Amino acid sequence: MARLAGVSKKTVSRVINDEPNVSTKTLSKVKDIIAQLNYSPNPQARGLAFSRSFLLAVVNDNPNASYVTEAMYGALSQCRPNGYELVVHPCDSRHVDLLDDIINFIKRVKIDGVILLPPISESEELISRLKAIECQYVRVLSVIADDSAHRVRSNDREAVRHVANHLIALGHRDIGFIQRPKNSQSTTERHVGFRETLEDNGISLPQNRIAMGDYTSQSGVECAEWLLNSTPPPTAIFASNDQMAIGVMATAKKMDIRIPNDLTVIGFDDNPLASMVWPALTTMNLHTKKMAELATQKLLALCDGDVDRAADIQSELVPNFIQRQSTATPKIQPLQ
Amino acid sequence: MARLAGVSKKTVSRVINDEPNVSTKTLSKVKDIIAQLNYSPNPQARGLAFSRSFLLAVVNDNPNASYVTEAMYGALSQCRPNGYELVVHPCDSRHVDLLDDIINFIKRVKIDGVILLPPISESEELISRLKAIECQYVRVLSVIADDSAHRVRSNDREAVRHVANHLIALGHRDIGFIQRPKNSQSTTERHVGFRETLEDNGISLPQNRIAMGDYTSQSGVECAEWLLNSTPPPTAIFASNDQMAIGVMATAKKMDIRIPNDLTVIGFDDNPLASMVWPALTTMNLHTKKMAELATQKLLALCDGDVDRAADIQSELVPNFIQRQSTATPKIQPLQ
DNA sequence: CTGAAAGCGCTTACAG
DNA sequence: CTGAAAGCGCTTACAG
Repeated sequence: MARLAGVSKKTVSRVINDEPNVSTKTLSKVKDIIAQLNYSPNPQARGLAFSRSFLLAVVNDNPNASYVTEAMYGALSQCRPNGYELVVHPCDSRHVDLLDDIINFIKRVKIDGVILLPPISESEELISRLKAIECQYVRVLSVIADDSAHRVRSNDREAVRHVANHLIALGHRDIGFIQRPKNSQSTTERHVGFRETLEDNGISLPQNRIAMGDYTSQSGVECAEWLLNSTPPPTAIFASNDQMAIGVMATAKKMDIRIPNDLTVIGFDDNPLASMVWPALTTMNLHTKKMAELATQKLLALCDGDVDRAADIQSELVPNFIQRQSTATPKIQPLQ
Repeated sequence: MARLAGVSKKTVSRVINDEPNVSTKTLSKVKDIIAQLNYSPNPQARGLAFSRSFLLAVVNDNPNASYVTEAMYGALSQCRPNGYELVVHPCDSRHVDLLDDIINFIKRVKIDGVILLPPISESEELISRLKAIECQYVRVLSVIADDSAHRVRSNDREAVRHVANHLIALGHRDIGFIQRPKNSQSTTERHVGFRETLEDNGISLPQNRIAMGDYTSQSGVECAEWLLNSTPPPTAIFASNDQMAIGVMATAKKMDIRIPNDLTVIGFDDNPLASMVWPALTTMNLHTKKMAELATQKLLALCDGDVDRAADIQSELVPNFIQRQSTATPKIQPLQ
């Protein structure tokens, strides 16, 4: 133990926790010894005394592996330098005990704070239960919920306007849209922003141009079959995530519809797949890692009891339009 | 505290840890109170007293998000029911302080044991440093390293024989192979198994049919360009991971080479992408989740000091051949 | 600026 | 079968 080296336990403790009231001389001496012994304090003991665990968790019910991984990396980059570690808690949104499971996990491990990823981050019931057990949280989502200290928002509504404007600028007038059933608010955001922008430009989005997918590529296949079998087919399809867009591309190839010559396809996510498929998929990048970084910074501030600092950290990002090769001017002008 | 309810701290402790010497009556009474209070012991305090953290970690330097996620889910499924939590530690194999970083992490967090994913799991230096700090470990890899208590092996050599046999059965005689430079043993396993099986069937694998990729899809593109620009081009290409195989497919499409009619493509991994691309990619499934589950079971046994139990748990899996749509009989019989 | 005492919530080792 | 004492490695609250 470092205390064999001249000073009391308490003094070492002061040095480790950057507390005041240590003479410069003692400070540097203790720091030397710490470095020399490669000493690191026992986190269990610290946790017990502080009644904090220095553990943060990422809670998510999102099946998209690359989204979750990216978010995790973002969180990790902020945890480590601040003396926190990250525990993962993926869960299944179809499970009936979902919320109980999450709350039990937090209580059992004594997690100091959680980063909530969509879609579970939209659950107001989860939030009130977290408050009840006094667990700090920050939500990553695409709607404005909670105060700015507790959320990082991706402005999907704005993002989707870019998509619509791009399609309009290319000359598309007959556009198909694949959305998810309205059980999540982010879906609504994407739908409303898209429809509004089209309508502002005098383009309608009738019911027979809206297909319901479930964010899997298989559902993209089915939606595309339905949309592309109408006469005439739409000249462009916007899928509200990349996996479905990739399903659309597969269907088009099977039907001998060339992309982008015969059909323009746009996705949403910038999934790593997006640049791998051929032709590479035009999509929106969600800045997932950056979102998670900001969320973690806020959470760290909240764990310090500093709500103001948390609120001051940036709390909104607009996804970026990523132009690749799946979009083009429509070959045949649709009848206007 | 539950002890207000009739018995001493020690008795509660006995109940929680399933220790003997508690009367059935006291036992059920204490269990009742625990359930009633929804009591869960403080993990920091337990950790401190046991001088264990009940924390396991997944350490990996693998850039493949879905591989890591699947492994993580496998590990998680074994941790939770056994009172352990999982901490993640991704790291960068290009970083010079890689090993120092890992060791410091383990010491700082007092991780009880680590699950090592490939390729870092092949590092003997890491293993000896883990032993030096008395950290338990289990390695997930594709070679036979260490004793069976400390490894779960994917028999890639055997797997690759399936691939070769499948190609031969279809009638392919001129086959291209994309491998990674021999800096990892799993690469060697895949190469040797493939070459041997071809040679056993009188088919050679000359230098101009072996391309060097780096497991990214971009490298798959480049390797495919090189292989497909030779005259005549090979009738089949086997890429030693799916990402590169997908790069091959993109190149083929760009060159107007139809898959599988003009070119058969096989990957290795069963990445979630594999079934999404068109045509769906024939590949080998690595049983990643199952591998991680077995590794975690072994690790749990090792943390209990029970090496025999760890050794008895299954320590080898053979990847599964997944036939999809990217393979066919070669159109033109190559000159024999 | 520094330290001795008591406590965080559990356990081990011992006594009954 | 049960419990009182001491300790895990840190901290807080207090005294000097």
